[in-house]
Amino acid sequence: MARREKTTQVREQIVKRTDDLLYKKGFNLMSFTDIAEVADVPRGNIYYYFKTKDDVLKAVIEYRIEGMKQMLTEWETNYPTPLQRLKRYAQIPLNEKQRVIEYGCPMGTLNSELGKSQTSLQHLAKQQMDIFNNWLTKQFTLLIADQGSNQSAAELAEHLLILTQGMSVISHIYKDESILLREVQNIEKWLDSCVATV
Amino acid sequence: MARREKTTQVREQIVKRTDDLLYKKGFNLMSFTDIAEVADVPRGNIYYYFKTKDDVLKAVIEYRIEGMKQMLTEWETNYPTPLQRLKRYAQIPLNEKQRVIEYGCPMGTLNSELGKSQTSLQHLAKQQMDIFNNWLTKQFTLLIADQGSNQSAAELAEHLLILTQGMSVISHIYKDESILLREVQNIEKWLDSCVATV
DNA sequence: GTCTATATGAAGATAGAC
DNA sequence: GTCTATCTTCATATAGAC
Repeated sequence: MARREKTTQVREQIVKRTDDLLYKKGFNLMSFTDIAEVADVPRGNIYYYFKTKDDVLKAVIEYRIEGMKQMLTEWETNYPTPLQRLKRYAQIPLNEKQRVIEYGCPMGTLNSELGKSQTSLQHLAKQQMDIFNNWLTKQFTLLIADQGSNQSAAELAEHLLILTQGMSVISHIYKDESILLREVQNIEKWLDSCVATV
Repeated sequence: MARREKTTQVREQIVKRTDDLLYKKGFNLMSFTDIAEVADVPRGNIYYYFKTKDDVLKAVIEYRIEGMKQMLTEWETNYPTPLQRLKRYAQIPLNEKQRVIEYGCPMGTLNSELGKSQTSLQHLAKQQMDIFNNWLTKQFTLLIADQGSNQSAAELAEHLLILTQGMSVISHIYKDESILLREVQNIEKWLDSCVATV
């Protein structure tokens, strides 16, 4: 195997496994020792691939963003209507319910953590949210296209983000799956009503 | 001044000022050096009042809970109807908008932070949320008393918690006050509609 | 009760042998 | 490219003089 390929492969393994670790421990409690352990790479070796812990975070977020973009593109081919796509988005917390209950939303909790006196890192974490926000705005634009709605697509997208973040926070705190189920059903009704007001 | 009074006074000063510090830095990034600095007490001296950092957290949360209980009791005398009280609750993020934009919700962000592999501490943080949750449930019970509503008061309370947590998260990430304003108005309409369905 | 000095451990990061 | 040994810094926590 060529040298560059090997490097890329090990680097990818570190990033993939650190993604999960970051989610479960948070950024500040995640140490290089932890990273080395889950990545199955000698501790000092991580520094061959990443200069600093911030660099690791950056790589993990970029990896996450790649996955999100790919997922959203797939959805656009698999679900023909914006209503279906928006409902699919709202399903995420329910599909990931065990993890949401145990650790919260990976995107929201990271933003909350870094939002406290680590603004340069929070800016990185925000990029994840931007991906969803932009995509949701696009879907809502299509949804309410010829409906003189009194709310803009951007506002509707923000509202949907608020609902998914809120239910992740509360269901996480109360360790209660039924909250997710109920709230997702509410969201589906609300999305239907957005179309119905023609 | 009697010895016991002096101790209580210094202890209270540490707790009050650490409350703010905890909010702004989060638990894991808040060091004893920071605490000593904001409390204006020599570093090693904190240990006379608190054995561990966890003990400081416990005291701060107890202090917060006391303040919350007092506030809610005041509301019950100042606002005669449950509708007014619920609207007053929804106003909190708007009243605290600068701080919410900069640091998020003090209660929600603490829960999110401690919810990751620090479950014994998260249990403490959850107690804050319980205070609001129980009080909101009580208000919703009064609100929908004789209305055969299809949603229970507990579910409505959880939904309101979700909305306030969600808007805190999103407005914090996007540093956008207008989100708070818009969402609080939405909540007020929703609360009105809860009564209107008689 | 107050404060200083310090023990102890773990973190991020580096140097350099292999 | 890989891995070990180690540097430095800063954290929590303690001992003990005053």
